[in-house]
Amino acid sequence: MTHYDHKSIEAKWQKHWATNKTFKATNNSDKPKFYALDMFPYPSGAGLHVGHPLGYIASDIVSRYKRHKGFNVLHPMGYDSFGLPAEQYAIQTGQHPAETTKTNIEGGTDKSGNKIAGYRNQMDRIGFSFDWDREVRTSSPDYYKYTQEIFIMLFDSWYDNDADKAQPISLLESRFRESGTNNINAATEEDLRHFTAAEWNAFTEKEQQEILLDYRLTFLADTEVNWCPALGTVLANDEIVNGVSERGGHPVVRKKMRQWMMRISAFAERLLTGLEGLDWAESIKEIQRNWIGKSVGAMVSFQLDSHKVDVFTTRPDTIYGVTFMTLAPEHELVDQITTAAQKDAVEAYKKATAARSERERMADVKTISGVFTGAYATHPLSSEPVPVWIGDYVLAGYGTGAVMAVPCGDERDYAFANYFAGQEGMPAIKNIFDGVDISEEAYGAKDKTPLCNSDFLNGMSYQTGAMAAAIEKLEEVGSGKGKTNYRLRDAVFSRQRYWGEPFPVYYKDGLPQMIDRKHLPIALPEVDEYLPTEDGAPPLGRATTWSWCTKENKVVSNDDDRDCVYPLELNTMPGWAGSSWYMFRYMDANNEDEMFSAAAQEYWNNVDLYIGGSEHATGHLLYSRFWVKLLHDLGKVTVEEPFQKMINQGMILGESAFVYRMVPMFECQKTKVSLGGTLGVNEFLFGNREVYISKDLIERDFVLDKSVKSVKDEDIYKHFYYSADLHKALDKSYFDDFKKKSEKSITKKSYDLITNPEKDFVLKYKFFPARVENNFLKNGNILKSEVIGVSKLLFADFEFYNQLTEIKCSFEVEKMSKSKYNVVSPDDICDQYGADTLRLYEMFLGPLEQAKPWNTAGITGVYGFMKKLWKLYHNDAGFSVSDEKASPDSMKTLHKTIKKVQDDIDNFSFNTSVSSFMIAVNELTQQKCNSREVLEPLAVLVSPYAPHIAEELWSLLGHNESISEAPFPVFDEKHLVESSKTYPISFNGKMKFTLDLPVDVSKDELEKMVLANEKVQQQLEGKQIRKTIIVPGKIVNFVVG
RNA sequence: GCUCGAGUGGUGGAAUUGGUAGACACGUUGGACUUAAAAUCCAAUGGGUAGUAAUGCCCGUACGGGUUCAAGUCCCGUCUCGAGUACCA
Repeated sequence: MTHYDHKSIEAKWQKHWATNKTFKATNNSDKPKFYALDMFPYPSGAGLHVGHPLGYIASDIVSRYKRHKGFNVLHPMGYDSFGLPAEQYAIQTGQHPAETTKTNIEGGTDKSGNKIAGYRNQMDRIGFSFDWDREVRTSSPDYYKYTQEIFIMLFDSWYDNDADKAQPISLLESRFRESGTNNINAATEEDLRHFTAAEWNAFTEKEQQEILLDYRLTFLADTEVNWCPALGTVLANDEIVNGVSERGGHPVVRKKMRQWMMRISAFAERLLTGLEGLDWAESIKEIQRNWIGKSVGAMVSFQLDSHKVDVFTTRPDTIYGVTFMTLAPEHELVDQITTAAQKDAVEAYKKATAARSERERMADVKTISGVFTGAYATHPLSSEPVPVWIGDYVLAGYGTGAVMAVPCGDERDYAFANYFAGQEGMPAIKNIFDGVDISEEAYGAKDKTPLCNSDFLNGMSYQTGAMAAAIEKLEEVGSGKGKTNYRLRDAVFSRQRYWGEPFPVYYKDGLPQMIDRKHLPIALPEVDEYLPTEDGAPPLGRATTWSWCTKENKVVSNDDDRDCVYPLELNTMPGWAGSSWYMFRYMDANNEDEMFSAAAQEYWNNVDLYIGGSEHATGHLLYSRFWVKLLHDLGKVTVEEPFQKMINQGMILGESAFVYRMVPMFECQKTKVSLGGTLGVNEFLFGNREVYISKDLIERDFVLDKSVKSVKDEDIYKHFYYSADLHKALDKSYFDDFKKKSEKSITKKSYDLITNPEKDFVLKYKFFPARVENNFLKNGNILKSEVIGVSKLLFADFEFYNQLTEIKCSFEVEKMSKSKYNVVSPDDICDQYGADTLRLYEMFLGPLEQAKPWNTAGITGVYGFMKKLWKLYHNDAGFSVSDEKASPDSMKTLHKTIKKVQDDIDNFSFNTSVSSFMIAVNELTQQKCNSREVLEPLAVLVSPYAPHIAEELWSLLGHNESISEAPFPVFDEKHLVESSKTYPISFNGKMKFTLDLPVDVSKDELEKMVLANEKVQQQLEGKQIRKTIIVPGKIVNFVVG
């Protein structure tokens, strides 16, 4: 084989790696360990496109590099295979999601006969060094039985704020037995009942269980949830984008439901502080910090008759500025405190608010609305009456759902007070800032300003301790205490879906009971349809065998009416359950006795390099940190953070091709009224065919309306263009002709209208963009007329503008997706250029973290490099490498490349090492180098990036072992040492020419040599040297004048 | 609105602690080989300008200032684009 044949080489080595299990990682080794992990893919039916493997290639390069560097590398892959798309497909086709998921992973044919390549096959073709023996799938019972076990662990735990860790619930029970709720500082809801040891011991079993439920880290609660009627399920906040569901874009409403919750809020502080030590992009940490949303302040109680209204404030020091209070319309006290006179107004407002969707409320921030309840609370310090309002700018879900309004220092309160100024219940704004004018706006910069009208706080400011003094006073009078609030809410954990982990829970007397761990997994039951039941129960409500027998300890038929049979939970777990702990399962993936052994976890510790998209910032990355902290507290793992170093790869964008459909219209120049389809203009001009035109021809032949300043590409169709020539031809005879030809479709009224010279109608065009499937393009951007007949996106009855047979498409960069017809499959690239070229090219596109458009045009350069690399080891007759010593130049090329590649991988700068490979191969070709001394280490150098060709060359070089563990070449400085250096010689900082000067001379000598130079003298002629800067090895600069 | 990030040739992008801006690749142009095409190889390629030429000169890293012998890099201000977030009391 003399030419580079990527197909046979790649097939050969992929098979070799698979049969020899080349990349199998061992759990005991003398080598240092390295764990590189990619974010769990969801195996969709659309398959991989070239954007997906980007991160996998990067982690694979690092993994292979670390093996060369002598590490024991764990580089696993698996599937987050529970999820909504498979379920929706199941609803549509009736196919079991397990089947479609299997097909999507392993390949096959879908229900409509489309061939599915399968994620696994697609990945195998790219030559990843995954240890496939450790593959996990979240939807496999062997895996999810441990997800169920972790749920039980959460149920069996409570959060002890004093120890600042999760503790077994048995510990809480024994403390209750001994001393009741005394000295218990647990993460729970506010205001739980207190009891003594004697009371506890007197409670019935059921009562005790009910109380414990309030403390558990996963608990049942009636919560207002985001209910999506179209999907028949509840969505988490991060599954809603702009008020509609992330998947499908369905509307979302609020509804109260009994749900399993996760007490992630107990971990808020640790999740926040834990971020500090992580080597993550600052932006991701910032997103998590915002999401956790810590604010320090105080709880303040206002007495209102027999009621107590609690508010949270970050500025208790402004307490004397309280002018009124506002409650969320949903606040539970509203009905009780509203006076008879205000009842109607309050009811009407509550109704109006409830009718507005969450989305409307969020979008409409500017409108101020609210109603006075008629009630007055008592100021805890001044005892003055404080009017109580309701308003939807106060969110029911944050803090206590009530605020003390301090208009002099808060913009929203100020706006509210001003809007209702003069009405009943809205007193004049109290100003507590000394010497500050608040007649125009609230005083935002209040931190340093001394307070006035504030009793004991007068003269103090926020910065000089007013806050602490206020809290102290409030505590003294029993009306408040210091408190830290978090925006982070407890996470809803129940989903009304089929394709997820079942809960290991049955219900006895309405109380949830955990099934013993030894009976897991509780396998997903079969159902006849994947939809909610008639009466609104989740899909599992359709299962006929879905009850738990406590005697036999197994799932039995619902018809079984023995006393020991209880109904099982009908909800399933959300998508993030399985992905929150999978990184540990990989450490010991085939363990049948436990989720992973302590020894395996201790050996692999945590993930050294995690690569994936930044879209998981508030979902997966936060929840898995939460679960790991729990596993840590319960002694299950030795680490508290799962992902030490993370890199977020940028999205690869697709280029969508467009042509434009011409739509002719008449427009009156005076009134700008346009008349289109009803006149039959299209029929007359184009014989009722669609006419397509390209953007360049629009720009060439049509003139944009003068009234339009500039047009963005995507807006091109919103404006009229007109053809200058056609405009000229629009005299009366044209319209007579028009009328004759299209008698039927033109009314007399329209005809009179457009032929009336005073009205001055002209012909104009709109251009509507039409997508073109990428595979119909020739030479990248040419659309030929013959392919339109088979296109799904363009009208079959068509012609091109001016009867052209082909036109040039224009492009827009968009997200790569099946629905946009701009997907490029890695399989096609592997066919045409090979996996090594694909790997190199994906890296060559630019920095890993940056989003970039995929443009196949540049790939030929990388393919050319592969061929040149191959040719270095071959002559016309075949493989040819000499054992002669390499030239110093070649050694220099080799060693500078070693250094560069090493530095680049350490900095995750993969694009620059591809360049340096190209430079090396270009130089070695130039030098006609074919010495083993250089070519052997070069193969190892290239191997992480282009492993197939490297293996092939390695074996041609006479090695029987795989290249994968060959030691990485050692960089030796001595090959780079030179006797001279090319100095840039500049004058006043501007480089004029370069000089080759010796390296090993002193600064003074250097200066003498430079000054002796003829060119330097020429430059200096007639000028004076003011200063000479010589930086040895860098630059020579003369300041002249 | 707030927070963060980014603006470099026709294109993707290089440029270590401030030290030769545009590496590498695509594209384009010209040439060699070929009946032709593909492939391959060679040369040129930021803009302007003077010269027959060798070779000069000027301008250039979004825009306006500043620090420095020297700024894509540091500082101040402005603009544009992208991402995240959104009544959080």
